[in-house]
Amino acid sequence: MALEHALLIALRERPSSGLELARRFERSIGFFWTATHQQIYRVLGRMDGDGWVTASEVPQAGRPTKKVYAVTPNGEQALATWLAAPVATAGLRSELALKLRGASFGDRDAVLDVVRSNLADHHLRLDHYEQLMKRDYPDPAALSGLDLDHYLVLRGGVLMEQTWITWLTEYLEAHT
Amino acid sequence: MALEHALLIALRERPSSGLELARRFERSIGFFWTATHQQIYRVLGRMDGDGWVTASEVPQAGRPTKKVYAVTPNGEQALATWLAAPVATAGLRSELALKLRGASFGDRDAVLDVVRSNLADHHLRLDHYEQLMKRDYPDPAALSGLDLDHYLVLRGGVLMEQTWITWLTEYLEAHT
DNA sequence: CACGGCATGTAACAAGTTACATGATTGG
DNA sequence: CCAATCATGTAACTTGTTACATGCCGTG
Repeated sequence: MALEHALLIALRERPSSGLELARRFERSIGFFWTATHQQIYRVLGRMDGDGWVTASEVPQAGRPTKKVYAVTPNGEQALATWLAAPVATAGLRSELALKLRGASFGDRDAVLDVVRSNLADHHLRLDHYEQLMKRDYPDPAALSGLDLDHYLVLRGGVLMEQTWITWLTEYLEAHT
Repeated sequence: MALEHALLIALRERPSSGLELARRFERSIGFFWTATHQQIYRVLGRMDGDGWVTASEVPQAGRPTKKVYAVTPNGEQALATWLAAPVATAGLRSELALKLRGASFGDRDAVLDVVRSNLADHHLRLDHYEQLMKRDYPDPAALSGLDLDHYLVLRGGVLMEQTWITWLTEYLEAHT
């Protein structure tokens, strides 16, 4: 499964505790993969058992001790293997698309309201992503390595949000 | 959950047996919601218990008898309620995006191959969707009701595939 | 000393996936 | 009669979600 490998990537970028990982998943990695802290703790435990990561207790001034996880050579190998493996092209799986399709079987105005609300959400996200773009990658042509990868994934986020906005706007216009 | 309501929509469009539903999910509805026959049978059973659908045995010439499900008034009500309910704006959840982000931690050429393979897949899908478009909706401006809804959802599929192609092509170009 | 934030977890449940089982009927 | 297709299902497992439990520490 993918959460293991998402965590391996996150930990190779920076060793972290469970809660720190959860917070990072709310931010950048969460654009395309989400996970709650409960799930993260469970998977970290399993990965520790499998020897993919090791934990070290880090005492903190004025805060409870945390367990910082780092990737082991075994984990590095598992990540490299997974990265090279082919991946099935995923579909959409959108509850909203389902409602668009079924709108005739309920109150169409209510569905239009749901669409408008989601459209507003996508506008917010797009704004957010574009601000990150401006702030963190003012000169994309100069990027390479990790930075380039992060930029290109964020770029995908921008493209996806723009597409949602186009789609939902067309939908609203078609139902004048 | 959403599979129940996906099935309600499918059954209101046309009463069907479990296997017929599974096949329809491989086709049009599957653009944005997938389900295997095992899952469909399980959920149909639950919905039958809840009084959302009723089954009637339909003998067939030269084939085993099938159970055709139809939506009850209770089910219609449940669908209408669900349609009007707000829906959380979903994120991407893409394993491929994960690999793009983590490419530095493995064999980058292997990741590029994975990307190329997925890109080819998205080209295929886009071609397929565009053929459906041409065949089934040659004159979108004339559509209304169910047909319009189906068209607009397919339109979303086209937009999404185009976006994937743009994104992955940019990615490949950036890693010359 | 109560409250809020940090930190780590458990338990119960819901949803989705994979592998397998069963029986009917037709065509070769 | 054997293989292929249609049709319906069970069982075991993996993932993901929701609700709850516990303890540390500094601030007011």
